[in-house]
Amino acid sequence: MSNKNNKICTRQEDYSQWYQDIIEAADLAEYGPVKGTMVIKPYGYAIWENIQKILDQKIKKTGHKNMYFPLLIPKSFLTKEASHVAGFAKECAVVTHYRLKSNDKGEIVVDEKAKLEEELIIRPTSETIINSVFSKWVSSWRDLPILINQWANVVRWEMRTRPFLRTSEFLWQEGHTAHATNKEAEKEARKMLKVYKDFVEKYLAMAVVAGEKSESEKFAGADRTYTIEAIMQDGKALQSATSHNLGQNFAKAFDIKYYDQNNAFQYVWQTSWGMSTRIIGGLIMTHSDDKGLVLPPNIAPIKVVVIPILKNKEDNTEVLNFVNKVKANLRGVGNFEIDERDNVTPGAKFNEWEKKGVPIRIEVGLRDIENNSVIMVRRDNSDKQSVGLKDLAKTVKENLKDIQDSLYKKAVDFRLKRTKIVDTWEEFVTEIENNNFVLAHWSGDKEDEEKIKAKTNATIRCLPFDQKKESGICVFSKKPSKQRVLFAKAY
RNA sequence: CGGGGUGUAGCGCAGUUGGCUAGCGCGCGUCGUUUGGGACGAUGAGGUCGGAGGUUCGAGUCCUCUCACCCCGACCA
Repeated sequence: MSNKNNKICTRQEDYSQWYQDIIEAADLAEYGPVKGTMVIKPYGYAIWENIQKILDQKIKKTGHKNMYFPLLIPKSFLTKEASHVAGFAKECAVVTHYRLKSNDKGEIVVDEKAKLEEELIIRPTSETIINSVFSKWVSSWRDLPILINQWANVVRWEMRTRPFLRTSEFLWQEGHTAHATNKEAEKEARKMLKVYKDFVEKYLAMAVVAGEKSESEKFAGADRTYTIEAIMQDGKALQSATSHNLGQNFAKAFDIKYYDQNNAFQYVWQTSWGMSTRIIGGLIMTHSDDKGLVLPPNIAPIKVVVIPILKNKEDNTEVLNFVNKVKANLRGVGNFEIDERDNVTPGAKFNEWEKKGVPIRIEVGLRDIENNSVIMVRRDNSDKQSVGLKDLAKTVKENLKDIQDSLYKKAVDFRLKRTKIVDTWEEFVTEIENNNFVLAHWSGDKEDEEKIKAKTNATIRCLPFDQKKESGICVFSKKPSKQRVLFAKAY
């Protein structure tokens, strides 16, 4: 995360650099000592805490309970479900020893005598360890459904990482459920995707397409994977959250069985679903501009920043007294901060808080005291207006709401503008090259999907739920197709 | 693992055909003047030039080896 002269690179110049500059300028995170890891700094973590708080409420409201499972997974657990281990084998951190010792040179080395009989895997996800526990809990239909969630970290040893979007270790919530019927599991998987979609739209003001993953893009070990795909400002797709109908794959691997009402042995039907710190990367790339981060008010750790314009000592007292009145009139707008530092000029403060994406700035100076008003400036459109103290809380609240709404509208408009419906291969190639979302017919053939990816770098993001069924011919192979699917380059 | 690049102060960088006591900007400390869009002046602190070896009277600069990091691919719910 290098940053030249404390300036933010523009999106036009270098999108990737811009993204990294935003993270540094807003002081969200920095790289950790181990390559691919990330230190999430207080302001970045405050955003995550807000995401946690709101999403956690929604998860609990849908009947799930939080609990915690261990970090370490016996290797044998991971290998019980064949497609699951195949999907994760290449990116697992493995614990092989449990002790260090000093050698004759005085160096600290691994004690080879302390080799573990069975290697332990640092969880890349928790299906296996959770289901091994579920198998002990389930014996009757009365034990179902089991609806649990955990907030945890996971490790996936990716070759190439990017802050928030793909890090070797990341934070997330993962929900895991077990049900008596497939129908119930299917309903659960779709319900939780809807929870994610609502959350992302209402709080993060992101525009997403919900749908089902193709066979080759689905989760390792799932029967069906549902996803919400967001479009970033460079036109690439970001998988923002997923929900899986696991069928009975893990139930059979971990022997999770129950007696039903007819006294027959049945395997349970399961789901899992997750949203991670990756969503913060999506949040950044959806709204931010060339001045820095832009945060939707519903998720911003600081909704309003008050900047007193200080001149000299006598006047300062007067201004700061007035600030106290302003403070009283801000009650109810949400978390706000007063930047009283006297060693930084107002201009520098304006810039600093813009980089951090605070939705509303309030300037308070000598000349406002006479009018009993303040200057209010919006981060999203730079609109500036004078607001009387009496109306302050009301006006601020209205504007926060308006910022939230217009950020969402802007995101939706952008998604619509960058979504192209195409019918020929030539158009397809052009629109993908221009980094658009493309709705095109696809035969359903895995080989065609692979060839399209090889030729254009585009993947099937999803088979959108709201895409009406219509027959057509595959944009690549010209084989018959039942519906258009969403193609895009992806993060 | 392939292709490219960079290592000099906390950050961003300059450093000529090898030459004198290693520089600049930002930031930081102190003092003063400032403050409605990134303030200014004075002054001060801060470096084994990524590491090891070699060539040389002399190496940040040349040679060899090595390490680290970054970018683009490959990989990737």
